[in-house]
Amino acid sequence: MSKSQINLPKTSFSMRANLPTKEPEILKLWQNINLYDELRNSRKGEEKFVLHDGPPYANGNIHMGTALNKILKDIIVRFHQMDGKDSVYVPGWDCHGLPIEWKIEERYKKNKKNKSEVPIVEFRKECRAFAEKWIDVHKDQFKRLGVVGDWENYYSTMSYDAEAQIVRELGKFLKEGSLYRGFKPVLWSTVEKTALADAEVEYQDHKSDTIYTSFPVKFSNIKELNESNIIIWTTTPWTIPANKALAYNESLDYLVIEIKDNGDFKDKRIILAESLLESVLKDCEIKDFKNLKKFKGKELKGTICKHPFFELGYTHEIPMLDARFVTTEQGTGIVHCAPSHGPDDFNLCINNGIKAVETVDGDGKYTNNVSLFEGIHIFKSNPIIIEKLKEQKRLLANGELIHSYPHSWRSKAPLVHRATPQWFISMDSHKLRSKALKAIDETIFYPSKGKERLKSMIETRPDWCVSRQRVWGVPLPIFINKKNKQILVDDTVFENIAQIYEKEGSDCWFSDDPQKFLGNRYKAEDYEKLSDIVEVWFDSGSTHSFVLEKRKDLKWPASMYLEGSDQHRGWFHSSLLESCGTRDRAPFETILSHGFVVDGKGLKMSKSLGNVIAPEDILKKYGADILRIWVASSNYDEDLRIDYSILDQHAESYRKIRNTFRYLLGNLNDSFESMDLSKLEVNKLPELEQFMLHKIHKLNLNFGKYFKNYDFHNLYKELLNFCTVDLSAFYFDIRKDTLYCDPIESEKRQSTLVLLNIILDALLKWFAPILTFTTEEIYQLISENKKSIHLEKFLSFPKQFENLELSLKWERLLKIRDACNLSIEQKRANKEIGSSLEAALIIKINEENQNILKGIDLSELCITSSVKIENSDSDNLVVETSKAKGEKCSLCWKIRNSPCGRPNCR
RNA sequence: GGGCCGGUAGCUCAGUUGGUUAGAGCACACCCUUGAUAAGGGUGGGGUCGAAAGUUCGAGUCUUUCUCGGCCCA
Repeated sequence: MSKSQINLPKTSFSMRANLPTKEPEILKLWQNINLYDELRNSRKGEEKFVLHDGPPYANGNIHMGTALNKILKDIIVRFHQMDGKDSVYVPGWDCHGLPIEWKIEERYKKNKKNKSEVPIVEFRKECRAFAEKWIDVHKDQFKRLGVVGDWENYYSTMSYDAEAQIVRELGKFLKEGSLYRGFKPVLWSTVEKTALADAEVEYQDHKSDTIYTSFPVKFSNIKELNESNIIIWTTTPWTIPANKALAYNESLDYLVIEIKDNGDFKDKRIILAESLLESVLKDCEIKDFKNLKKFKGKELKGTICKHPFFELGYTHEIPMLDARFVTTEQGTGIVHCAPSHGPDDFNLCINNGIKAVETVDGDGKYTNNVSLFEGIHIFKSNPIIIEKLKEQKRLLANGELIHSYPHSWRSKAPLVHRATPQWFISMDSHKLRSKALKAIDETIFYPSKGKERLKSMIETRPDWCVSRQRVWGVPLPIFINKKNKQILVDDTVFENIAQIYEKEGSDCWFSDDPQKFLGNRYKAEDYEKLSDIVEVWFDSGSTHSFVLEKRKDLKWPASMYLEGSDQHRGWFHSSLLESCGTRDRAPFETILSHGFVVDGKGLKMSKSLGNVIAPEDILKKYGADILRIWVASSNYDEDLRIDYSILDQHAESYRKIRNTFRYLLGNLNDSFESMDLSKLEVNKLPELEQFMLHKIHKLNLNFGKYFKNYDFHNLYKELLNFCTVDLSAFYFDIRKDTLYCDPIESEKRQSTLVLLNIILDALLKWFAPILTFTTEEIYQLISENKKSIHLEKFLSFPKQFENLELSLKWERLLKIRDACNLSIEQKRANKEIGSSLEAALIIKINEENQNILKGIDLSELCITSSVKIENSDSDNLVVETSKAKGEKCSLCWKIRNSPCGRPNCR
């Protein structure tokens, strides 16, 4: 007798993974074999699955949210690839826009360089270089996560062909007529004569003139309001001529009071919010008054007022509108609205069909839209307005207030909100809204709640403002006829511009002779060339046109768009509108949205909380496969929690999976034989093996179901449970005896090896989309001449693996096994026995139930030295455990009365 | 401030149209094993289902309010 007769597992697959160093080696392998090209070649002509990448902004290192997004995309792309489809992934980047402009400006500030002295083209070149640099950084970071894609031929919104196509797309809206010129307030510096972004604004104390003025009520549903006066308070008297509406809050209480003091307002009724009565009385020095009525704000609905300058020709009606932004912090509880001079005002008015107009020009002077005051500078007009209000007996009080006010970060000059010419895509003129809503209905959403979210946004959103007064972006391809102010709409001009951009990019718009773009049919001197750029959401909303439609390896529409749930207002939204406007349908068939990454307690990550984890930290400590497990096992319908204790647990699960593979490889001695599953003679296998095949078949069905619904956390859980419950604690444990102690050629051992081969094959493929690195490591070990696990397909299991009857029987056997374990455990706790092989069982069971034990070796199932079955009258099963008598066979460790008779043990 | 979404063991997740004692895996504790060994097996403890009120014979599941958190908007 010698130990050499025992077949112990042997493998070069290490127990410790050491992923942080091993993964980069596998990345090199993939690069060496050109995995991406191989993937494409392997599925030539197959049905395409195109997950169209939502372009991240090329700025700064990736964070957990980006990592989650890319890994989730990669998992899905790989699932479809292994499902047999041609699953193409082309990564992209969003490059234009403010954040990069700021970065370059910051650099200028540091170097004491003045932006206005730098030619636009030079500035744009620096922006471009900046974006290019970050694309390279991102690329490496994404690859490190194990993301497979066409990294060599990525797309970007600043590529020449993208810029050209964006022009063509805008041309479609212009031609249709849904792109129109309107006005919208932006923060404006009258000193620099330019618009400013929020980040360019500094808040400083500023002294403003304040006024309380009155708007006579023209009509109201409340009897007492007729012939009364609405009172408002404002710190910008110069906006009074631009007033178009008054805002109240329907949940506030209001009062009608009659002033008794001598003066302009003697015996006049005024309306104000109840809770602001005292401060108004004080500010306006009202001593004597009569309280006439109290009413709810909502009763103001439908009230129409007259402008304070009604008698001076301001005859337009002033409607009262409900607005939540009206508070009782200060003022009168009713707010004057000039849509040309405030974002709140603008939004409220536009939602009620009141458009902003250009009331103030770039220098800060009233335009001819403002009668009486045209040509006056707004910063000099307050005293004039106040004087006029007094004249009209509309001024209750005026004063001064020092408050925090926006100023330009460059000139330090106070800023104003000024309606400037902007370009809008109408939601309704050409039925864009209804087209988009229909497209939403035709889209499948994962999770389904995304549908309502996007729908409610589209239902209520105002027209899409696509112009920005910036420089780093695609120039709006618009010429305006100097004489008749008409927009030039001509396909040949748009196409000419697009072709120029294709060759040299869009920088030339700012530097070259406008005649170059107009071609021969128009004269440059007849036209004004716009210098606005296209807002970046239009850029990324057009990716479907210059990526999906243009590339031969892709298809339009995309099979899926997948982003964080914030993109319902972002990329999902803009892509939907752009595509519905130009192609009458969504550019995607399905949308998958995921939640946000939060810390272990569910709080968002922030520097101040100190709970930020960077992907880099995780890669260094655990490796990408652990991070990928975290993605796969988390429910992306909601926010995804992460911290080191959560990662530790996933790392623990990973070890279990890794050891499952190690057991398989060890017993197969690192050699794998692929077999034709359909030719397997299932009936000739032992029942235990048949039972396992049934389980594998069933698991595979569930696998398919979960995959179809992109329900990865349940899929992963089921795979993990299979490894721990069905394999490690059951099948592997039982079959160790056969594998170690039975003769190599014995039928039982051979059957076990057949199963181990099938299990290894199945597990490798099931896990490959998630554990991209580890499955590759194993694949390289067992299939030397083949290239990559990722070129394989999922196994399909023949129907004959299914055996419901057998499975029901074995589920009952498992219950008996549980009872045996319980009985053994009692003896173990009493210190009567240690290992289960030291146990001899007596099972008392009634005759009827004995049937299922026929042909079953329970000692094998329970890993004991013996099991004796005895008749019982009771329906209840009773298990008695005693210490096995005899000697322990030194090879198979079973305890026998006589020398062990097994072939290898003799 | 408004809209939407969410809160089930320490953790990741199940929980059908309301219906026995709310489940699984991991983690934890104890025991066993030392031929998967920085592994493996067995047994076990652990939950006021975010809180309160309501509807109901019966609520993790339905309603309302509150609270905490997230996204979007202002």
